[in-house]
Amino acid sequence: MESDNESGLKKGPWTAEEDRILVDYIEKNGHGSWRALPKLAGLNRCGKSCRLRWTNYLRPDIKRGNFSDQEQQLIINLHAVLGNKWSTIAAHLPGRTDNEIKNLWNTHLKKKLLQMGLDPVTHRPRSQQLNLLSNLQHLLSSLSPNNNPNYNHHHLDNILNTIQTLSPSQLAKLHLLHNLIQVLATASATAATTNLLAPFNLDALVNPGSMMDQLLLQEHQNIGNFHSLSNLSNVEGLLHHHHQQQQQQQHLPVSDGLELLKVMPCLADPVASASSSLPNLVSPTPDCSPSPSSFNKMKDKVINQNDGTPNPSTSTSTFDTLGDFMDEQASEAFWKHLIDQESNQPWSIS
DNA sequence: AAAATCCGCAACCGCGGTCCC
DNA sequence: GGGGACCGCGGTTGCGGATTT
Repeated sequence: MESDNESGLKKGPWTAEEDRILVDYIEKNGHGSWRALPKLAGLNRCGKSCRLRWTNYLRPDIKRGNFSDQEQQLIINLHAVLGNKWSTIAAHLPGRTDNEIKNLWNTHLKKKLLQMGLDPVTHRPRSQQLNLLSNLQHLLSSLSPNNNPNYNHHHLDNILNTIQTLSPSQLAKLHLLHNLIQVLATASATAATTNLLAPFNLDALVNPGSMMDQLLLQEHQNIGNFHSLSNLSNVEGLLHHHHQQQQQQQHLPVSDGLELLKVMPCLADPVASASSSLPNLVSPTPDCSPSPSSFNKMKDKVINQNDGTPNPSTSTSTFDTLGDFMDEQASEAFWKHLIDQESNQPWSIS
């Protein structure tokens, strides 16, 4: 593409000679004003084209060659936090340009995440974004034995109490709970939720006086509603305390929580969760993409109520595909009404 | 072997922010 | 404060090589 545009300046691919002229000039004089540079250097290009050529290709500190696995992982991690802030991401990878990273993302990494079942925008399992209502109905009906008089869907800690009445096979349904917890706490959009869940020990869940028992008791006493689950540091503190107690009483090494991961890898790995042998929570309806509005408000309230600090990642992507049906109705009564309507079996409220 | 299609990447474009007069 | 010049960013385009039909 050698044709000139109306201003007479050349566009399109750079020749080796043009590259040489540009490099020679900048090495001797610096680039100074990009706008003035082409005239001073004797190039028939616009300043913008020169700047782009230099920063993306000719700069001496440009790193050539394929991206390493470590670099790719770093880009994915940074993108999860920063989004399409390519220049900011590039600042963390010496020798790589924003353009190069952007191209890598659009050609490789985006597909990679999709193949892993993750949404390339939110970095979360795609199924979570499809239909929260269906998720909740499925979850709660799975966890709610009809003959359990203590069932109270208003409070997630009551749901957790219910878990202790479940048979081992029903405990498999915990992975549904994990999905709910993710929905509620995912505003952090970080590994925090995963880190919170990782130390849970499945064996302990079914034993009276277990870690979960104490956890639930303390949580119930301290706060008494499901919002407490968003206080990750609080729960982590309780878990840590419990581990210390266990160590003292049983002279056992502190568990790193890996036991549960062996049984239920979905708790620590959203990808594994998405591909779990358990049935999918929702049917894929990817084109249903209503606005986040009031659910985001509720989510922000849930996440921020303990320290009042807005989480920067709460305001955008994670819930952008959730439903308008939450509008102005994100209350406990609303949930009860909604679930009652959706379920053949009315909820038994104690 | 040739045509069609896919894919990667360099380069361009438009816009918003900052600086300076 | 306003307006123009300049810069840098993110999105998009289109060329050319690779792959598929």
